[in-house]
Amino acid sequence: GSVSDMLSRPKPWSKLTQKGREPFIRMQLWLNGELGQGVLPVQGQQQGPVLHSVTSLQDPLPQGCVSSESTPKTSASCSPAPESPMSSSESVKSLTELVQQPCPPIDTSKDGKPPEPSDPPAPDSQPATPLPLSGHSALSIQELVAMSPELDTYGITKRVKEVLTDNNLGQRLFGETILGLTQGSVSDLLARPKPWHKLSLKGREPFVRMQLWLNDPNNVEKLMDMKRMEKKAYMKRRHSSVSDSQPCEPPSVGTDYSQGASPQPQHQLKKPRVVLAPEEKEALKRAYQQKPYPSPKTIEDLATQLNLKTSTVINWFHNYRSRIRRELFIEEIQAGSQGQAGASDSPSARSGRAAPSSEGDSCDGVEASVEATDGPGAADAEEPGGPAQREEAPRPAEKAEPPPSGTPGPDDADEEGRPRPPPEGPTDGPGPLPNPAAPAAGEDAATSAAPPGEGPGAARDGAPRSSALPSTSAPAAARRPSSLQSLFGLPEAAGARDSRDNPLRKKKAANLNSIIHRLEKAASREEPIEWEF
DNA sequence: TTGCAGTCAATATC
DNA sequence: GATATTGACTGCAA
Repeated sequence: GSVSDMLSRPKPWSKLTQKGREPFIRMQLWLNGELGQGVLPVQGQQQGPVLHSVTSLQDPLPQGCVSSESTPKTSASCSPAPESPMSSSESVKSLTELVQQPCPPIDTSKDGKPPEPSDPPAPDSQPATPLPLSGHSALSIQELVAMSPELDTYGITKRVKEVLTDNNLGQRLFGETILGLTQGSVSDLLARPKPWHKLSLKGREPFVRMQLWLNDPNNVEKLMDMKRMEKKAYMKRRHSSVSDSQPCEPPSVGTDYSQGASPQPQHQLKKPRVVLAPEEKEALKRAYQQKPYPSPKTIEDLATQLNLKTSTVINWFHNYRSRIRRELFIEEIQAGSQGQAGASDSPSARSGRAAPSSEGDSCDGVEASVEATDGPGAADAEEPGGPAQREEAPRPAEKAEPPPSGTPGPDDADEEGRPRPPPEGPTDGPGPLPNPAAPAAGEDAATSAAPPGEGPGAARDGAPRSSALPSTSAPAAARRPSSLQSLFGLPEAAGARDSRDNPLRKKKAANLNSIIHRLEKAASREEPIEWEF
């Protein structure tokens, strides 16, 4: 529809917004033959010309700013560099070059001395940096992303983490300078990267940036420069503010009040962050166990029972679902890499495990359900024997185990044989449908009842067990394993192959359980059977 | 309308 | 001070 509209009633350039211009640029590129025929997966010819032309439009990566060619060569330390070359192929090189090219010209490339002519930059720190904000850089990077071969997100983040830690570079700096993201996002990204095939175009962007950055031989130096500049700026500011007496606003973060005027008022508007109490979280988790996709009514009930805003409950479910999903991804990846080489797990393995554990565990429902209860103490007491340990023990044990498929749960058998829905796919689609209508069974009753006192544990046990492992990544992984490696020379393959692993499966199962449950319910109930996944 | 992806930014933790 | 967690928000797609 949009295309039709655009083709028949194009707006004049001057009337277009940045975003609105994008399609026209794309069209132009396409007309020039620079976008290749498909746009996407580009096999053979893609890179070279395309990229160039694209980049020529504007600089792809923010980072460019820190012109550093002149910088000596501390490279020695520059650990990252070494690898890149080996892996890189022509195309990669071109990418890398692209990344760097823009830099010099852009700013102060002049005498090797990064601008930083003053701290003023501080206030608008961003400017120099790259934030993709500007439509420009965004566009070009998008092109790069579109052209990019499949990347090993896990491997990339792993290397980035190594480089950052090895060189004592912070996530914040890296994020703001290289990725145009905040620290929290970077942390999240590095700890729980999603597999390439699961990423949207936008989601791939930071990985492309990271890859390009890794391929940049001067990456570390550049960042170091930035770091120094920042420090200087900070010192200056601090200095001046001090000397100027106190008046200066509290070191309000890097905001850039160009003029004095605004700062104050904002504070007022800020609404306090909601922090859910452990009990509330537990209740929500339990509710999730029983119904990952609660009906509006259920949500309302939960909200009232927990004395939360419905929007909070809704958000919580959204966040929880997507975060659990992500955990599963990394689980898979880890499982996969583990299968082949023990080492790989190092960084993300840790982080992945650690953080998620809390939520992740809950995802089986196991831990969550138990622990929470009302009296933490009581609950805990019980745990030891049961669930609690299940969580811990199972892993190792199961790991050794062969295919969990054998898991006791009769469910498994069933699921295996069936179409088996993708983790969420089915969920989203059909999942919700049946519920609203028929959920009667246990749903609402259960859910609503659940939170507070609840605990029939109905879901928790039954659910988790099964092990249907939705295709999610499996297929994808299999799909096209290497295109990227060849290009970017990333050692590890993306995706997970040996996802046979249990803990993983369990989680998925947990997640899927309710879905399956509903499906079965619906099926037995003669719901038209058009649920295919 | 609903769900999701991707982020931000406030907090918690380390 | 750096990193991790997480509630909320935005934009998009079905």
